[in-house]
Amino acid sequence: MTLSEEDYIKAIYHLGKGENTTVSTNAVAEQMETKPSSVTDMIKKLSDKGVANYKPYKGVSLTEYGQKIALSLVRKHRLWEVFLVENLNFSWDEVHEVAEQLEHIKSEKLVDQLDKHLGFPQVDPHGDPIPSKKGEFKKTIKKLLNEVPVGTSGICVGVKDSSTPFLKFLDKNDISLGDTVLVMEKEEFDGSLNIKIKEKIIHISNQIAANLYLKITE
Amino acid sequence: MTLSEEDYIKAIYHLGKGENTTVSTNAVAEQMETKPSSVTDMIKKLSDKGVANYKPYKGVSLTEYGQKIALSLVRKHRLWEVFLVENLNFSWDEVHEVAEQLEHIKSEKLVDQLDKHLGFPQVDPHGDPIPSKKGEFKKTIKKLLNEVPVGTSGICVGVKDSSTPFLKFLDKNDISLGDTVLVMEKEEFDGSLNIKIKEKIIHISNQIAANLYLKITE
DNA sequence: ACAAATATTTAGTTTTATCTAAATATTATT
DNA sequence: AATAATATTTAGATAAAACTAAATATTTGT
Ligand SMILES: [Mn+2]
Ligand SMILES: [Mn+2]
Ligand SMILES: [Mn+2]
Ligand SMILES: [Mn+2]
Repeated sequence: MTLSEEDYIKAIYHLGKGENTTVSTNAVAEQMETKPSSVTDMIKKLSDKGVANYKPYKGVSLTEYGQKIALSLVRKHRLWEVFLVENLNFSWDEVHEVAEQLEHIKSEKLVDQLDKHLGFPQVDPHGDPIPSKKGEFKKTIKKLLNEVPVGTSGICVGVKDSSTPFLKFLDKNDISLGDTVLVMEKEEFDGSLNIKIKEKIIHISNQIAANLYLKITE
Repeated sequence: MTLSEEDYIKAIYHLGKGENTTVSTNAVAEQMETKPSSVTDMIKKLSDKGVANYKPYKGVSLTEYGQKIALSLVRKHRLWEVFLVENLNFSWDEVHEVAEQLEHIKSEKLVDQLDKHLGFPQVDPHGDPIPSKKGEFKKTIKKLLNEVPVGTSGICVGVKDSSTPFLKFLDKNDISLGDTVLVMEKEEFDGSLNIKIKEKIIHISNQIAANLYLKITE
């Protein structure tokens, strides 16, 4: 697969939320920051290659083979992200762009050895699971912080949005993955929350809460 | 620069032996395993971009700017090679192909942090010097093993040929960089040598000796 | 100095990945 | 059910990087 084909495969995979959902041409175009006509061309090619199922006007989905390729790319992307943070002093908001390049490097040995070198990590710096070599991963049960009732306590295990502004916000407010969070109070009017984290009580907007995943402990 | 442009720049750099020599179209074509007509197109483009000096029928050389790019690529290539050997259990004959891809990853922070992570290595697994961020490196005085007189003793510091067959040969015969070598005897007829290495005396052909660099100690 | 051999460039194609503009299909609205 | 809005595809064009075949320039050998 070419770099471009690989990025399309990943886009279809992510838009389908990892399940094998059919996604629209326009959705792919938006994700790839390209034009719908370019997408049509590409998904025809992917279809010819046996990577995607394409019915004109009906959207596109990945074949089993396509799913495998997607999972391998996700695996590589997330392993490189771990490497950048763990070994090269990158912060979690700086890794995506570089991993977007590194995921296309072709070498099975490289990936396997990287995995080993990092101690077979289960999640990337944003809390997203890393598929095994065979493409398997367990999805941990997690809930968005704005959807749990007051009184819920849990561990912060991931972010939904991994854009730089959001991650920088979390850094600034000293919120990290692994922190224990207790929902103290919820404002009816705007859905904002008072949460206890690291012995401090802080106030966060609903929009922030809607992008933080919690593994509920109690 | 595109990946392809970068590989051409490196080819011109290496054919010019690092000095700013003019190299022929055909030489570049052979190095790049491509056709001379493709080279003509590319060096015109590099010339337009201010990377190369090109006079039709007179060959091509790098501008200062081109030299800088070449050195940055060589730096990245060799740092990645060190990483693969030191951290990911690659052997020295497996690294080139992967480094050929990794050298094109664009991230200044990545390179600087990789350099730091590796402890600012001075040479790659084949004994070739790693340019500093500014593009500087000292070339160590080294001689090919087949060109030194009998009785010379030195340390094996590099290989001229870094093809897999040659490197595998050295592995098989337990010859590594850093080993002390003493030239015992030289056969007039075929230029083959008896050398003492790691307390053992072994016989090597002139062709082998012609690809091993020695830093002379005595 | 001329012819032959070699090196290099030019002209014209191909493939990949993109684009714009126009055509067509699907979905939503009255 | 017809029309309007939206989504998608088709047609045709462009740029990058390669190729082949033919033309031209340079170098070599006599
Ligand atoms: Mn990518
Ligand atoms: Mn991630
Ligand atoms: Mn390369
Ligand atoms: Mn090397």
